[in-house]
Amino acid sequence: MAQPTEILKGTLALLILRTLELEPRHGVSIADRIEQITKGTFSVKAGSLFPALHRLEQEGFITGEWSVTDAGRRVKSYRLTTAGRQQLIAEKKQWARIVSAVGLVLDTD
Amino acid sequence: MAQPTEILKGTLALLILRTLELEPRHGVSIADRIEQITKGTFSVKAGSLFPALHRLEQEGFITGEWSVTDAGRRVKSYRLTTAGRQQLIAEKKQWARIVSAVGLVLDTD
DNA sequence: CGGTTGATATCGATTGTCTATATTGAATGC
DNA sequence: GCATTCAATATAGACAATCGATATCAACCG
Repeated sequence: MAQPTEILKGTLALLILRTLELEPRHGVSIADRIEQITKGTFSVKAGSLFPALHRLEQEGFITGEWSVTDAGRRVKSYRLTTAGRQQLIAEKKQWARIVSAVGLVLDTD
Repeated sequence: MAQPTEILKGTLALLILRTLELEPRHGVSIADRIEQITKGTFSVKAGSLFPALHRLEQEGFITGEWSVTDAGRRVKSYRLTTAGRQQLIAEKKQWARIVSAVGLVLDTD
């Protein structure tokens, strides 16, 4: 099994898509929110975050746009595309399927 | 996200340990039961199953013993060790933690 | 005896996360 | 104004686990 704060392979995309569903955010802000909401259970490392964002953009599920914050820092702000919303729905469904299936194995005897 | 019958990296050990908690079984029989219980959501491929069994044995969580079935076929029957029961408890807890954390991200807005 | 089947095994490819390091530009300190 | 620090993005390389494909072996079948 994964280390305590390790994110299971495949679930990061779901977490990112869901976070962007609420509102556009830049990379680090996405990671911060996931860590905060899960009370530290998931800690999204930069080395996982950016490749994941690039994959999602490549696949057309999110689009990034450079902008500048009030504090004057340049950030790349991401938002969901229409395809991304569809993908989020699909991944939620898939996640529910997996949780249900594991539950069956754990609870059936 | 994973394909419908793909097993999330890290969950296979949990599924195997739980299956062996109920009764000793040989490799293929473990895979068959997981596939059956999950109604095909998880299909444990031989190329994943045997390496996983070898890892678990290496780590001392299960022990395998060659035997021969009524039908005369040689099989390696596995059973949980005491350490394996502890590990199962830990992995169940870890899984619950992950499910809960993902749930928070999906449901919090 | 040749072919099929069931069970175990292993190799190489793939994929996604992690650690570590690099780069950039702006704010900060003196 | 120059050096330092810092926040944000980026990428390379290590690593781990699953998968597809292939192999072996023994029993059974016809």
